[in-house]
Amino acid sequence: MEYAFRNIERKWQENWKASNAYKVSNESAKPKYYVLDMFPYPSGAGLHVGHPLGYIASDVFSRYKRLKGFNVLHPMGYDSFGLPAEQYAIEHGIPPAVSTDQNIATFRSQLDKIGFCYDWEREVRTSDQDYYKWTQWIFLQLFDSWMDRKLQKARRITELITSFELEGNASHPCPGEKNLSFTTAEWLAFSEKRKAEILMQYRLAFCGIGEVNWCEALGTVLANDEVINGVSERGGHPVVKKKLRQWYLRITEYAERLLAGLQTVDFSESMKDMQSNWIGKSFGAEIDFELELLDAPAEGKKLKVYTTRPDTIFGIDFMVIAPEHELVASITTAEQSTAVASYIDYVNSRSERERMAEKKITGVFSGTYCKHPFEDRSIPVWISEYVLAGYGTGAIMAVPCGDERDFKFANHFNIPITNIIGSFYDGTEANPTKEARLENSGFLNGLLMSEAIAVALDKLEGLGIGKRHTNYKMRDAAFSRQRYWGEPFPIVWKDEVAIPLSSAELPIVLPPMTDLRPGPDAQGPLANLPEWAAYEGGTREVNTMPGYAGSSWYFLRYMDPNNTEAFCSREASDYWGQVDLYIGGTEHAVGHLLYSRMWTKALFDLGYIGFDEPFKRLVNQGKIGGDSRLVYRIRGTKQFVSAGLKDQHETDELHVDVSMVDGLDLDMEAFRKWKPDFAEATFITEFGVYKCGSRLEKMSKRYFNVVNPDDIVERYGADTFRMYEMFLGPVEQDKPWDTKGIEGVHRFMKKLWRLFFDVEKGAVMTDATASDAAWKAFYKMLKKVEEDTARFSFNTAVSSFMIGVNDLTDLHCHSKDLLAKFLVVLAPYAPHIAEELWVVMGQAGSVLDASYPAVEEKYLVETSKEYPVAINGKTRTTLTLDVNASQADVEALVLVDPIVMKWLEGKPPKKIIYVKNKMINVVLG
RNA sequence: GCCUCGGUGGUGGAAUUGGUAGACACGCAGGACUUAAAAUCCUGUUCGCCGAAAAAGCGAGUGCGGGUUCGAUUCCCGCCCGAGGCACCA
Repeated sequence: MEYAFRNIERKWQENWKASNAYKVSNESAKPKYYVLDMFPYPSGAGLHVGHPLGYIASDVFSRYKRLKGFNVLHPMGYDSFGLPAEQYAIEHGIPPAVSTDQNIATFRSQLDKIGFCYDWEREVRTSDQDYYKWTQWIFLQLFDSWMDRKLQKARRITELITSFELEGNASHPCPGEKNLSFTTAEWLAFSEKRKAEILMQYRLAFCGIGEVNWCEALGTVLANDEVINGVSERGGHPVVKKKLRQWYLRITEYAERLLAGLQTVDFSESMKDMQSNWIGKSFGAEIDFELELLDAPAEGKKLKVYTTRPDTIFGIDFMVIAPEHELVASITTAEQSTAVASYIDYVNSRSERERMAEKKITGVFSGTYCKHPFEDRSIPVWISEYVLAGYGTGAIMAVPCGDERDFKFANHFNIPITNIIGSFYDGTEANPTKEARLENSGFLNGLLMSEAIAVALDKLEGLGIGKRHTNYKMRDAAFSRQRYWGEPFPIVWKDEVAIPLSSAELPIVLPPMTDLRPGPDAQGPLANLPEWAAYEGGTREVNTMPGYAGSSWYFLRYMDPNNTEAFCSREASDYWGQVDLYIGGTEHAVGHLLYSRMWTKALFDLGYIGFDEPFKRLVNQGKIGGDSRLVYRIRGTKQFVSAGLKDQHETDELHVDVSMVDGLDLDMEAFRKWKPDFAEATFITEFGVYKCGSRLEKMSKRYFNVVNPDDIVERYGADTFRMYEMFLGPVEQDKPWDTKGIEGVHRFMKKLWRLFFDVEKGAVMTDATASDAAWKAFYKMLKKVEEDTARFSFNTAVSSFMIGVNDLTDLHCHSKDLLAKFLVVLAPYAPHIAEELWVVMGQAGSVLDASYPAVEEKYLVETSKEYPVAINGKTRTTLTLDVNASQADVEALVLVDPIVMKWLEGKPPKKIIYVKNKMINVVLG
């Protein structure tokens, strides 16, 4: 009887579906375990063999946990809103809803063939009304909240209003407009519209004015990467910066908690690192400098800078403010006005991309000076694009001897440089050290810079001209898109005030549209539906939410997917709690992961869930690369030369479809039929074989190196495919796909099958109990497989299975008692064959619900062990010793060993090192 | 430039706490079975030296150069290379 994997796998997939084998209940006496995959965007390309890597790992782990007695939640769904579907619609006229459904159907059929244990009754799609209703609802909660910085907790807007009515905003400085300050009386006197404006500056989801790339010719907003050299990537039309009303999430208010929370989760170092770099916390001071302006009001006389190095304050040679700084106009003197105006024009003409690409040293003197707080000297104030408006105060104090950028700027504009670090500064480059002793630095003279920071801060604070300040690089997250295929906002504008719709009106359904051209005035396509946008004397918000809105909370919906009363009941989220294991790629390091962490914290603050970090443990699966095949066409001909001979000709390299190549050997007939261009191709072969070149690169359609899991499953079966993906190498590592290697795993499956069935003899299983040797081999394997599975070392677990089967084959073990246990251990990796053999063997129930065998240590006890014997650390021989051998026993035996004696040459050894269970080392004199 | 991770046979990789480097596979070579093929099985396979061959032996060896240690793929110092992330963040 052969291993008929196709029949077996089809049979069990249907069977499990019919019996609801993977249905998960929220009520269970078992401990819970939540295993989550990052859900896919259902692209038109379908899955290639790289995608399921993480899914297989999480599936193996889920099944393992289930066998270990856990109630395991392991769901799957689709992140189905997004740009590609919209672009596809524009190009092909197929509505996003239609193409998305088709794509999902393809994904589902591919996933089903691999035999995952998802509970499909919990599937979510972010573009479903029943789902995005709750995305909109959560948006309303964020809109209705503000961050109480003292409590570090989001609170309701009504509580903020109460506080304003009692004491103005004295206790709660405005996160938006920093200088905003008002009393109770002033608050009460504000118009309703002004009140709304002020509250908007506090909301966690808020609307504000932001700069976007606007292309008039295309009538649309472009992302930064769609703009090249100031013109649109498509069509080369001019692009200008335009200030537009945009929605944002005030994620900066969570910066500190997002940073602190990283200490409590099990993410990789690099992942934590990427997130904390993105948050970019720094400590320093904001310092006020008095501007030497003749006729300015007292308020306008201050220039506020941010610095992390207040110790260098005596080294200031000039000040720099960003071109967008609000003081630019008021500090520009008459003499400099022309120069400044042309500089500002120049800056505005440069796109973000150009600014990043070519870092030219540019700037202009404003004509104004400010006073040094401790010395009698005037400091020129310059304007330059190297200072960013959005970070700190948009103004810096420049210390050229200690800062490279300041140094280059000073050199470029011939500004004299003050040296405050003596020999640490050599005049040719800046030295950012903190280890120098300060010179030319007034009250800081003689202090080590690292110590002077605190001294300077104390002095500045004492004088009331500076304040300790913490800064973050992270910006508030843009939350609106001028697009169609996303969640509509539950917001109506009336008299320029954003009015939230009530929860009862949700969902705000995305109206069907076929023409997805952008609306007027940089609005999304929805603006073209005035009858939809009109709402009781107001106008609906016509922009939509970005792709990350729906993915920020999907893990909660899986817990309670059909709830019509809430996004997820508190009972459900209390039961399932945090995601115990989250598997996905690193590409979402600073996007999705930060957003979902923020949403979780907000929902926690508002009392909707009981935990404030969504993912307890994160594992990042590596990418599987494609192994491309190349052919070489002799330039200007239709003749192709084999890789080994290509150096004899001038050739052009072409990618060929990997499916036409066996190893490196090209199927020349298939190649001729592949494309009309190649129909008349001729070949210069090596002994009749055309050898292709190969290269590892990204798996992509354009390299023709995409391998579809469907083809692999059809040829070798899902179990082989699953085990092979796991066998390839550590899950977290990037690695190339090599279809040839799968043969080894498939051989293993067949060898395993032969423990149960012989091709001629049929069933070979016996009721006789297994030998001690077989049990020993089995328990050794079990121990290793279990340890390896638990630590996500799936590749070594697979090799342990191979060793186990090799051993049992050598021992001719066909005992049912042992093999039944074996199948349970195998089931997480290869569920179909395990279930088939389990049932054929006459075991009760399903192997999916069996209980994981425990290691019986008695079979693993050794009485003797073969020790390596090293001479001076180099292994020369082995010696079999009783496990309880003492140092004296060992020495006695070692000294009479012929090989050791040869090395000793009659002299006594200096030392004999014996480490029990490890090794013996003889140190020569 | 900064941060993180990595570098082991022809290939993917193993060695979990400093203790027999190369498990398990792929590939390759040779062999068995077969009319033949497929399938299956067996043997060998880090490199070099010595040898007709086998056995045995010797030397080198985990990117490079040092160090600690009886002993280093593993720990420390200094480099080189690769991947990813960030990047005028004051």
